[in-house]
Amino acid sequence: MRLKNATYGQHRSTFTEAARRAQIIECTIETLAALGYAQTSLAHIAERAGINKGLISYYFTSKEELMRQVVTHIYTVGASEMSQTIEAVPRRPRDQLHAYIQSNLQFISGHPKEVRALGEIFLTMRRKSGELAFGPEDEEPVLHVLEQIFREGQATGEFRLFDARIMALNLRATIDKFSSLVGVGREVDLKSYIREMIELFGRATCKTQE
Amino acid sequence: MRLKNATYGQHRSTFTEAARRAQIIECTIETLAALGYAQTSLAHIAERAGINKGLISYYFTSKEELMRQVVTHIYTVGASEMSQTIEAVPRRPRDQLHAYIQSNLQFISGHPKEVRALGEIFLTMRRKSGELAFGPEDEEPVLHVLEQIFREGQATGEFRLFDARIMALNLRATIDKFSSLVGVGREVDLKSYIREMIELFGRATCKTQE
Amino acid sequence: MRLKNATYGQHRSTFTEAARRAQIIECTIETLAALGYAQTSLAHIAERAGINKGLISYYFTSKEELMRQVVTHIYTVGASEMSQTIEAVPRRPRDQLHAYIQSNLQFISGHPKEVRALGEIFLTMRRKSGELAFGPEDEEPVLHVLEQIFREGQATGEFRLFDARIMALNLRATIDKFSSLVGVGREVDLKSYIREMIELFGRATCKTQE
Amino acid sequence: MRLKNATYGQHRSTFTEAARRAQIIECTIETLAALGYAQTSLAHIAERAGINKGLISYYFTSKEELMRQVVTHIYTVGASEMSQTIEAVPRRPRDQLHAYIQSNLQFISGHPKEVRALGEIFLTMRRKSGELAFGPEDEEPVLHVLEQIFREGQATGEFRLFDARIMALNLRATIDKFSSLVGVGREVDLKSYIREMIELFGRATCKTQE
DNA sequence: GATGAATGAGCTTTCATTCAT
DNA sequence: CATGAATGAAAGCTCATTCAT
Repeated sequence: MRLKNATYGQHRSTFTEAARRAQIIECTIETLAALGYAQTSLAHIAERAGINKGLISYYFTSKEELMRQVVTHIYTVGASEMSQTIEAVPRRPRDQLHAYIQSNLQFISGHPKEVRALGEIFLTMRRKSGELAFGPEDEEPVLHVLEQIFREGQATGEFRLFDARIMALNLRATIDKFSSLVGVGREVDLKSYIREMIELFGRATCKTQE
Repeated sequence: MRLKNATYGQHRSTFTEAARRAQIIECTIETLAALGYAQTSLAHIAERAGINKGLISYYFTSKEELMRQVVTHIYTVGASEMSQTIEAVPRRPRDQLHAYIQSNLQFISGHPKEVRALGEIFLTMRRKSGELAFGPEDEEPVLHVLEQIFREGQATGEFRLFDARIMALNLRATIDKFSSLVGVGREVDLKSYIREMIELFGRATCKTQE
Repeated sequence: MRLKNATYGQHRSTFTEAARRAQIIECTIETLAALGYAQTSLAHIAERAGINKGLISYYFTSKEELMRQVVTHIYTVGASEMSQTIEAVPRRPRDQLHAYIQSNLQFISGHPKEVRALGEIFLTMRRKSGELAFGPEDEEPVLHVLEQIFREGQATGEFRLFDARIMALNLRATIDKFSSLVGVGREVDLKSYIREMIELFGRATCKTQE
Repeated sequence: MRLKNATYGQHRSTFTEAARRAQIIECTIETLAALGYAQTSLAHIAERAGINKGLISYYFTSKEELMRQVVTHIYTVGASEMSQTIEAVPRRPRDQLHAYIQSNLQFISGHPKEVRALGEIFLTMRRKSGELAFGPEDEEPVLHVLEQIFREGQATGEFRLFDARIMALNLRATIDKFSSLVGVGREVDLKSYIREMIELFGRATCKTQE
């Protein structure tokens, strides 16, 4: 009982530590995707990792902390992958919007396990007090990015005037739906999905309609 | 040991039985909304209802059956309320679409607890075998209704040509997102939400935009 | 809560009562034979009888008392049937022994359900204190009858000298084994079984050998 | 979560594990003997062992598996003890028969608790499906050994011609009866029991009688 | 007589967590 | 670093029994 609080840096064997943490997180993701949150016991994770149950408690203070680190991990990977696509296009609102949709659907489509794990955590995990561990407030940063794009488009006159927040919510909604389809293993045609969604939100935001 | 199979109707004392069943279902909904599916144990439900744990097993063969009856109950109420709104408008696709959006958001807005309970069950409940108790196939009937509306509009020429299934998925997605906002107690302005959504899907389906 | 102690006689409706008791006992036997003692809950018995669970408690103070009455019932029927066979032969020890074996195996063979029910009760039923409800002391009367036959045969010189008690125990053992075979539904040839057993115990008790 | 599957042998700390398993099995036997199968809950076993209920589940996957290991344990001990007596005598059928009777009664007499525990399991334990966990088919190997001895004796001419299976059943019946007497704590004189049984089955199988 | 309703105690099993080694 | 051992709480479910009607 020494580790856990992760003021890492001065440790001797940071390497082993990082590897173990990564391995446990990876196995947690796989277990979540395969069995769902409720069945994702430390025992199952440990079995999948081929390590002892107690070792998980050694590296992560609690199950809750482990789950939070899983979220952080997936977010980090996702942000890194998606930002590449987005930064590759001009900073014009409509281009940004298209890139946003496209990069999100691509990432989801390419990481079904991670996406499903994330879904399980967000939708099921609760604090001991009973409230959701990840509530809507955790979505705010994501929403703000979208709102920002919409407001910019309205400012430049590219977009019509609509409630930017509701539009952001709706766009996130459709993306999350796509996640859940992919998560449950539904066959979806990525290309047509991207095309239809760009068309849908293109028309929804477009000024020129009558 | 005779109850449970619910060939109810001809019993003498159906009254007590029906009342208890209703009470238990009600308390289950409340517990689901308050604590989430995982924490919704028979003990918690019984405590909320002020009755003995065993009494729940007396009226419902299993926890799974209780949950399925909760779903049935909410669906019944929902269908009854929403069909009134929908049947009040002309059977033209665009009117139907508007009525669909409006009635759904209204129902959700008026029944936050029920909506949240439903969400908990759909997203979290698993069979003993491990698979989701309510999978995406259970959503199909709901989707078909929407697809039907869209296809009819395309046939009559009111709607442009788009992928009706993806459009249906996206509409359901935004409605479910609204559910989750309401479910977690977020303050949302029902009227503007309805307005924005009708506008959004109006434009998305509209033919005249060049 | 009036009945149960069975000081019957002065009751008005003794008839209904007797019929109900008989019906419950019959259904208990069937349930015991079909499901075994552990699964023979009052609920199952009531279901089979098409009556309410509470009614059983109305007629029998406890589950234990019901079981005791089942035993008494089967014993009564058995004694009545078997005594006819036994009393039909001369009172000579060897004839009595043969008649005893034959009548027992015949009765067992003809009442598999009762025999199995009896077995379930004797072998499984416990008092709340933990001790067997029917211990070996309950077998004593049965053993005494046999011992008596053996001792008489030894007195008349028909039988050799052996330990009459052990011989009685062994004869009962083989009869009970036959019960259990019949009880589990094993196909057994009654006639050859009778023949072999008469031969076996004939030789075992016979004086003339060597 | 690694234990339970008992591919034991190469573990480092097999010692504690083996000791605990043995202790739990021992306490299960005692509880079975004292309270009978139905009352032998994991709670009672744990209490007797002075350990936590959950620890039993840690070492044995289920109650059923624990019971099966109890059976295996007693069988192992029994086979080891009895085979010594049997292998010490010539392989002539009559000697084998005598040694069989003697070794069985001796073992039973020396292990009343084990014998009673075994009886409780065999006569009472059911699978979740409802059928007996150990049915008559599990007795077949034991019966075959005896039948074999009898048939050999008939082949060599030492034994008269009789139905070897029924004779085997009857011999097992008397041995099991002895078990149950010992099991319930009845005082029995082992030596005279052995003598009488050898005499009984000696005569029953003997050719020379008249 | 008979019923439905209700209770409380008991069951097996799962699990996060702790701790000595 | 890592393990096996152990705990205690909680879960869903069954059951004999009681009681008002």
